[in-house]
Amino acid sequence: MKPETLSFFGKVYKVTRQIPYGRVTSYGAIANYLGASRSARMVGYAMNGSAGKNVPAHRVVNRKGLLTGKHHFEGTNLMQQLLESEGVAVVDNQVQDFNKVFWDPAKEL
DNA sequence: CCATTGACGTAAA
DNA sequence: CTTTACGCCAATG
Repeated sequence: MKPETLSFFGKVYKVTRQIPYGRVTSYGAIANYLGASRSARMVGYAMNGSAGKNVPAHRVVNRKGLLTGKHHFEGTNLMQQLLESEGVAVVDNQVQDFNKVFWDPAKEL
């Protein structure tokens, strides 16, 4: 067990791993939970480093529920497939019922 | 070492 | 309401 550098990235990884099944969260929500409401970009960048880690980055979307990071996954619709596989409806790279599946760490955690 | 970019978001004009 | 600018911090060139 090794704390992933425990920096901003490490914190992001932790929170991202705690996202429940069938739920999604936004970069800003994570950043806000970490106390960096304006560091949402760092969260996204951290996801970039999450490749190969046990981090469900596919459950993290932008504030609009748009799968902005889907381009970083293997296929072109892998991210959408994963979300739909968990019960999250995704149409046109956008999460449906985003308000329902949205998981806010600052509130639920 | 300096400049540019990046899976975002909020504030201001 | 729409568009523009900035902040955040790390990685990469």
